[in-house]
Amino acid sequence: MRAERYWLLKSEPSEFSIDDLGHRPDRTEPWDGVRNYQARSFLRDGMKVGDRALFYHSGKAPAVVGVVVVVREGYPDPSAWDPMNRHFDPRSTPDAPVWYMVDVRLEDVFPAPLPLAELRGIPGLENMMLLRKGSRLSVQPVSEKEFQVIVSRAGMARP
DNA sequence: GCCAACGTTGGC
DNA sequence: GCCAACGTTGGC
Repeated sequence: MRAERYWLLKSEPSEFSIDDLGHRPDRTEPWDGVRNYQARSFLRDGMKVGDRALFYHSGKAPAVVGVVVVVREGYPDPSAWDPMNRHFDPRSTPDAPVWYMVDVRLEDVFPAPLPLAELRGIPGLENMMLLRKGSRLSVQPVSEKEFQVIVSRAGMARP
C-alpha cells in the first residue's frame, strides 16, 4: 500500500462549506461537481482511501479551514447526468462516465481559518500550487511538507 | 467591480 | 492544428 498523499480541495462556501460537511451524516459527502479534466484525473486516479486533503474556502475570505480524509476512491459523478443539476454534462453517461468524485469525511476543523494572505508568508510554502499566480485548479496535490506546515500553523499538529 | 489567468469552443 | 473569442474562476 502506498504512502498517504495530500491534496487540497477548493469550495466556495456559499455552495458547500466545511460547516455543511460537518452536518452531513457521518460527516461524509461526495465531492461532486468538478468539471475540469486535470482535477478529474486527480479525483479518479490519484486520491486513495486514507489520503488527507486541506479544505479550502474560496471567495470573500479565502482560507484553509480544515482537513478531510478520503473514505471512498474515485467513482462516477452522477450529477453529470442529471439535467436538473447545474453541473449537468450530457457527454457523461452511466455507461461512459466522464466526471468522477470521491467521498470525503471531515476530520478536523481548524480553530481559526488560515487565510490565503497568511499562507503567502509562511516559510516552506514558496512552491505551493495554490499560491502560484493564476492557479485555479479546484483539486490540487499538496506535498507532505506543505501539508504539515499548514496543519501545524493552524495549531493542530498531531502525533 | 475589476481584471488576470485559464480552459473551452468553433471557425478556418 | 492554429488561434481568436468567449466564459469562468477567484483574488483583490
